[in-house]
Amino acid sequence: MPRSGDEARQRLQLAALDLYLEGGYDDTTTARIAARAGVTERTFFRHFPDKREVLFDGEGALGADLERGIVEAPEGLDPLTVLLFSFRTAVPLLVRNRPLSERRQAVISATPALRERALMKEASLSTVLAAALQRRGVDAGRAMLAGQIGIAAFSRAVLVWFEHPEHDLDDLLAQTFGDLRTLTTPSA
Amino acid sequence: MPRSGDEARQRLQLAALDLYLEGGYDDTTTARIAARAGVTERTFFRHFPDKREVLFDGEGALGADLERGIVEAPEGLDPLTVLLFSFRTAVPLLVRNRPLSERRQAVISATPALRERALMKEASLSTVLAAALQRRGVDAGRAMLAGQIGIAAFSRAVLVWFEHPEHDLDDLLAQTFGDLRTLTTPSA
DNA sequence: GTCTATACTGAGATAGAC
DNA sequence: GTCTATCTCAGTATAGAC
Repeated sequence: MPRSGDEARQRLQLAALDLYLEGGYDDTTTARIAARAGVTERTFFRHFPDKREVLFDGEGALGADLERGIVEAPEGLDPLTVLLFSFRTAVPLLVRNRPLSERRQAVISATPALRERALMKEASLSTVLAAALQRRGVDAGRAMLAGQIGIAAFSRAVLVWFEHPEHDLDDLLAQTFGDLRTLTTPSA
Repeated sequence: MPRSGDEARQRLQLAALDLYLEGGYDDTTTARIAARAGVTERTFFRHFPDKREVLFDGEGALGADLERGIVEAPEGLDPLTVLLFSFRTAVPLLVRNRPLSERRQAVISATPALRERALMKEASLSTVLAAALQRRGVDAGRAMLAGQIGIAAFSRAVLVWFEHPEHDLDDLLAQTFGDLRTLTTPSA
């Protein structure tokens, strides 16, 4: 077994996802995950702080992509349009990760504890977006609101995308962000 | 020590809140909470499924209030205005519970595990709101988005309210819901 | 009310990479 | 030699089963 750390880490992630899908999250012990990955239980906890976090790891990359998208968005756009622009730049990454993400989503949907963690990740993402918006001159309070709203529209688009593979993620994003506008205009 | 169940339950809640505030959530054992409430550890887990849930209990009442507010809102309003109307009807309840809620919020803010649970509660609330909006004719997708957006604006108003006791919650709600509208208009 | 499984932590030892 | 990943061992607390 290689000592390089990163390989063990990846084996742990794949083993965990497989086992969670096969036997359910609750009935999968950390000992079994470690065993399948060829390491001890203690090693599992050196790489991941808890049994949930092993599934939430690629999120940092998404955050960085989105942040860059916000910086590079054209001037003069309203905050939500900036966010839409940013989400669009991340579409290729999402398409590339789709197979894995879909399996992950299946486990998360079936497991309350994982749904909680997913919400936490969304919250973290929204603060990243808010900070980037602030740097564009949006005041703190509105930036935070915009971040949360943007994430809500984004998550909804991705959810529909997973359920309806025939749809285009770009179109779905346009649609949910359009919904945001109609919701905030009287007599929708 | 009374055996009437409800009293023990309340003592457990107060004991937990006190201990979480004094020594931090992580370092407070369920055994200590039970001891301070004058019951056994087993009784703690009979009343609450886990160490976190003991802090989240009055939320059902809020949900019911908000749902009623949505039903009773005037016809012809756009979804977000319906939600604003509903949140306003809950203000008296919130004012009444403020002292306790503020202490709770302090613990939650300081404890990641509790913030996760709080997000889950918000998510549940937003689905309650969405369901009520659907009954008013809003389609499912938009209703869910509206619920999430509304909760975001509501939570933000309450947060500012806790930080600035001199402000009026009604005014703060009007302001955050106003922000929702300006966010979707250019150059905010 | 008792007992137990399991998630998680800490300290110290070992082994491979550099 | 240092450094870091891993292992071994011993333990605690939560939560669930009986």
